[in-house]
This record gives sequence, structure tokens and C-alpha cells, in this order.
Amino acid sequence: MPELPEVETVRSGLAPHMEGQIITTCQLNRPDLRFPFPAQFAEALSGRTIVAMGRRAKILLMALDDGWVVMMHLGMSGRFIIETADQRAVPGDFAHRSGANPKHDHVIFHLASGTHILYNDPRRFGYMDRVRQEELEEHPSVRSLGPEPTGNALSEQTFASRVKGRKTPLKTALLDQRIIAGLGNIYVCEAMWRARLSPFMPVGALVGADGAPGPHCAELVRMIRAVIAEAIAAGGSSLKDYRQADGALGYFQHRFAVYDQEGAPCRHEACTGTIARAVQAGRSTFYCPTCQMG
DNA sequence: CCGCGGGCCTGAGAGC
DNA sequence: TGCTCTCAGGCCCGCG
Repeated sequence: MPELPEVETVRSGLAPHMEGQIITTCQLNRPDLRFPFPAQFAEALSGRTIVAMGRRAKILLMALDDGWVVMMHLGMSGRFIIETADQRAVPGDFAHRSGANPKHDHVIFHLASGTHILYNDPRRFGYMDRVRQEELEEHPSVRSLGPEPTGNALSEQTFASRVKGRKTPLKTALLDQRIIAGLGNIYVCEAMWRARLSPFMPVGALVGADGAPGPHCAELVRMIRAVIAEAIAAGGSSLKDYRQADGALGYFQHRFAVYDQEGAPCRHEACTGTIARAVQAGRSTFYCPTCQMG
């Protein structure tokens, strides 16, 4: 479920508990998630110090002191739970779990501080892998990723060059991690609405014949960057099972203009439209048929 | 190359 | 109460 803002929120919540800590042991409670854990995964982590917690797109990156990086993807339902020694000492104290079922605790990092970092994932669409730091960019899950919508990597020029001439619907293109990395169904819908662009328009139409980004292109990139920044500031969006690492709820879901708002009035000033739902590439698109005409 | 459908999993909610 | 059906924030594969 988590998109970039949720993963970034988890990263910043985990960092103070993990950076500088020694992993005493890594406990695997099953041999696989979406994919099998790589050979010697748990053994390779024990005794290592966590140097930094990073992120690329929707992938969490745990950098270790031996030059390896642990890659962790939350899939649709992955969550991290911070469990301190004090919390474990009180039987029946499950408040920190926020309702997560213990039978889905698949990975537990035991830290020298006494804190346990639990990875809980009912649907098991997540995965973990490890890679040498210097080979991270060549990893199959990273190699083809497009620019981050945060920072300076994404500009209307870079976006235009990636979609020029393509007839793919805008919605499908924005979900393609090779074009922009980290967007998912929620923020794609929200960004298209903010930019007043139709989810069905061929994405290449945003680019001029000379390959230069048109005005809609610049506006779309601005709106993508804005919605992602606002969602990170709000701690992400909590729908069913997403929580911040400390169990807190994100609150960007209260600011959805279109996502899961079918039948609601469009919130664009002077628009009398009603939010509709369509299916594209097997996934729900929420949009305003009245004002998203571009 | 492209878009679509199906599949991977479990759980929540709606409808009967 | 309990059954069945649909749907879910991601992503990969194979098909036409």
C-alpha cells in the first residue's frame, strides 16, 4: 500500500531507532515473502552496525558498516513496528502493534539496544534483498527507476523526454516507475486532478512536436511535486493498514480531493462536476470528468 | 514497443 | 451468524 510519502515517513520514523545500532540477530520466521530471502540473508546481518536508513522510490535502504545495503520493499501491506524492551516486558501490552496480527511478523531485527524492529506483512507482496553499495544502481529493482519526484531530479524537461511520442494514457504512464519513481495510485490520481488533466489523454500530448515540454507538462510536474511534499509533511495517508513506524496514523487521507471520493462534488472552485471512478490497467482511477479535460 | 488481464496473498466490508 | 463476492496503497509475467 505504501507509496513514496508513506515509505519516507517510515524511513524517518525508523532512523532514530536504527542508525548507529548493532543488529544482534536477524530472525526470519519464514523462508520467503514475495520472493525467497537470498542465501545467508539473516547470517550476513548479525553483528553488523546500521550506518544509515535511506530510501529510493518505494524501497527502504538499510546501509551496513560492511558495505552492504539491505533493500526492503513493503509491497501493499508491509509495516514496520518498533518494539522496545520495556514494551516487551509488559505482558499484554500490544498498543505499539496498532492491531497488527503477530502471525504476520515475518522478520525481526534484534538490536543491541534491546529494541526489536518487526516487519509485518499480511499479504506478503513485499520483499527483502541485499546488495553491495556500489552495485545498488545495477540492481534489477533500481536499475530502471526514473527520477524521484522530490529534490531536483524531476523537471518538466526530464519528464518530457521520457514521455515524448508515447500514446500510453497519462494515468498508466504516471504509475510506471521507469518514468517517475515512487508514485502510486493515490498520488497519481490527486496530481492529475490538481493539474486538471484527463487520466485518459495520451501522455505524449503533453510534449510539443519539438520535444519541448508544453505548459500542461510544467503544471503537472509542479502538482506532482506539491502533492508528494504535502503528503510527506502529513506523515503519509492511512487507509486500512498503513501506519508510521511508531504506530501513528498519517493524515493526508483527509485531504484527498478524488481518491476514494466517487460521487463527491469536485472541489475545484467553480466546477460543478462529480468525482467518478474508472478502471485503467485493472486499477481504479478517480477523477472529475468535468474539469479534467486536458 | 504497447496495453491488458491475471496472478501473487490476506483481510475488510458489503450484501444476502 | 455466516456465507460469498469484491476490492485493496505494488508489481511481474505472458498474451495478443
